[in-house]
Amino acid sequence: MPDLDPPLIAWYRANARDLPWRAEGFGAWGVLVSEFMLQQTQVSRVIPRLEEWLERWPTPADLAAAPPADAVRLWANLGYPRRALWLHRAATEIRDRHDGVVPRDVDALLALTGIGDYTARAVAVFAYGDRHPVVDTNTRRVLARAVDGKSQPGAPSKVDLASMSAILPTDDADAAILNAAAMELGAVVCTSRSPQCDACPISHACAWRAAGYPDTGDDRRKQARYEGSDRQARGAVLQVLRAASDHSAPFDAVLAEWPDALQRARAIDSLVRDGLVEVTDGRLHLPR
DNA sequence: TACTCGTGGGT
DNA sequence: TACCCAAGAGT
Repeated sequence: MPDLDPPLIAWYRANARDLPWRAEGFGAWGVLVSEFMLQQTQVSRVIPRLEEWLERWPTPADLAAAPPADAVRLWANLGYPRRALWLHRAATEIRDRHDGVVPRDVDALLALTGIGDYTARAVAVFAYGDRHPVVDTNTRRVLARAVDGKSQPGAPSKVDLASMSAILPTDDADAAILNAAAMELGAVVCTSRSPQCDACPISHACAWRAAGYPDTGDDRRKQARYEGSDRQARGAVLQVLRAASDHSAPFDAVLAEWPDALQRARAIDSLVRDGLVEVTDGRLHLPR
């Protein structure tokens, strides 16, 4: 559907947000850290944490040299703290396997801890300017609507990469911009709940609009309730340890008055399994 | 494939 | 006010 590209690219050039990782010369390490943080966390929450991280750990080797506990603590309230641990591991792998340089090859990126189909291609495209399809949830929604005429995308799959490849310009730089433009459109105009079709540069070519905005339903499964969940318990444990001056607290003192003792135990066990918490001498602490 | 994994902004 | 959902990845 090549008639989507020119208006989308023009719109992006005129309307793209001025985000830190889009600055000229931001660097592959900065892009990589930003992509880790942006995995399921909103842009507005990432920006302040990202600046803090890059100031403290300007290179992969700097992060690799720090104890994982520092990474988990500086991750603060970004959520999914396993990402902090995985980013630390990825930094170690970059130091050990790639001489401290963020790899450019997609397969090499995919081999790093915490990097999947999206992040690997985002780094190769946005940091190094190579030509690959970059598909996140925003792009999937834009394609579902504009191309497939559906209100929401189905479950993620490898087909998404092929769909984006099919409309990718030949030129590397144009391809990179289209990747970014599709994401940007989904993030600020073609949003999940209240799309601003009046402001959309490709509304004239949108299959969903042409079909009269049918509600095709949503294949995605709903998020589990957070209140009262194990995730909430895990988060509470880590909040305590992050706030402790030495990253540790007596085992029995952590969540002592949590309403569900079984759930408390389950949360601590799973955190230990994940490597986010360690138990030493009757104390819980972040991984050293 | 389906499930799990935090935290908070937007409506 | 509840609920949706967010630049996903690993198992």
